Amino acid sequence: MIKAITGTKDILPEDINKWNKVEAIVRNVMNNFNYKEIRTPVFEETALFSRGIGEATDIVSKEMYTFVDRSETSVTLKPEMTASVVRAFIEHSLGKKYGLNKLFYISPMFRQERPQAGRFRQFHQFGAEALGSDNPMLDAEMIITSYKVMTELGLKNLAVKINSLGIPSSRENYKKVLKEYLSDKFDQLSEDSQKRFETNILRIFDSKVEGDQKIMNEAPVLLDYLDEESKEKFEQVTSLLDGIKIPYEVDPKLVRGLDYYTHTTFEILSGSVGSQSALCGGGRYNLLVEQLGGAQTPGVGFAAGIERILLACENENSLTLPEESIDIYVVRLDKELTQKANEIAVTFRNANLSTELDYTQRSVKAQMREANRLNAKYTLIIGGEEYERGEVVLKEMKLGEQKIFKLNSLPDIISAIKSV
RNA sequence: GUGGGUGUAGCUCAGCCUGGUUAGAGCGUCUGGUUGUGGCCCAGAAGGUCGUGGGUUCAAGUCCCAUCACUCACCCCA
Repeated sequence: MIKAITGTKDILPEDINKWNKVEAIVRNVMNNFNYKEIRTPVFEETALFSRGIGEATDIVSKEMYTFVDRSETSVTLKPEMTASVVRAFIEHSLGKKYGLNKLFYISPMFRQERPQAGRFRQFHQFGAEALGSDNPMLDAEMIITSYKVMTELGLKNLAVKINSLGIPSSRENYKKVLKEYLSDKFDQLSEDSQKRFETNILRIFDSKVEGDQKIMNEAPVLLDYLDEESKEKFEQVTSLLDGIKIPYEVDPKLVRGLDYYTHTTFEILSGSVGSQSALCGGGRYNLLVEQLGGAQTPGVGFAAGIERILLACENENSLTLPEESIDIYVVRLDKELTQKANEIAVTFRNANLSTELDYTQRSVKAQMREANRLNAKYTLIIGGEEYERGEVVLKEMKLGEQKIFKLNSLPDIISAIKSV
């Protein structure tokens, strides 16, 4: 039996309403904040991601779905969306058309990692990017909008963490300080963290090993080494959040894996999912556009994982979905009436009523059972003596009441159903 | 890439430890409970190469090995 590729999932009809609800809320929130939807191809030239995300990151060095196509071009299924959005921004000169571009997306992403709770090889993100302004209002807006989506989905067990990575020069200075602090404690670090000491020292803060955490709790903190302007910007972001009463926690240990971040970084974590608890992550990237060959353009954005959000919703039982139902089920008493039943059903459907009927010549009892199973509000029963008199029976399922209508008065039936 | 757990009907699982005649339950599905009517109830039916391959044994769903898949955690991230 051929099965779905490891780490990919079918979204079945029984699940689709949850997805549609999340997407509807995302579109609504982003629309209220005047973000415009953008869609980019699922695959790009590999160089876009290796340059944009950073050659040394895990995503680029070991997680990308990369293949050479028939024209010998190395292409990659997008592992995240920011690089693609920035590429489109540059390619279509959006920066010249509008001073500020506020964009959002909902899209599948691909990373070849080992799947676990809340982590898949094809997963879905929604996110936003604001290109063309360095104003901290937009940094705050990233948190406000993503947090808003989650609270509208009824999520409670959330934590917003925020930090600033400043500008590259202060970060480099700080790395030296950190390196010095850790150099005499190197032997006490875990094996993984010893590797990180060389590859990306900041990420030792992420370590879940208790010994590492002890050491890092005492470590000097990047926030103390920021330049004045970065500090000021950071304060503006937090005071904007204070103004809107979004609860957050400054976490000097929050470092993020992608190379392109400058200044603000943030995450929204859920306590209701497994160990992959980051529902959303983002930050400012003032150097990325230039790095990808565009004009110097500040940017800020976020990405949120829809599967993780849905997992949190399920664990918190926060999603209320409307009960599924159809308007009317057309029952026929004998199979000679198949054509008539079909005509009536089409008439209802053309009148914008959701209508179903039997396709397997089943008994009346079976048809009624089916109508009940589909949660039909009404059944229309055709056949027998009434039909010979030119009449049909309309049954309201919840009450069990039946009324007789003339067969040629379907419009009356339609308006009767619609008026309820 | 590393480690743990689990693979028996469409779904959730029992049976495995202490091998032994036709492999079970609940839910779901289908049919029926009198001529043309759902939900509740009752009856019946369909549906399983016991993940796959090998081994031990007179005998394997049950024991052993391998393999694959799923799953959780590390790593990393959404």
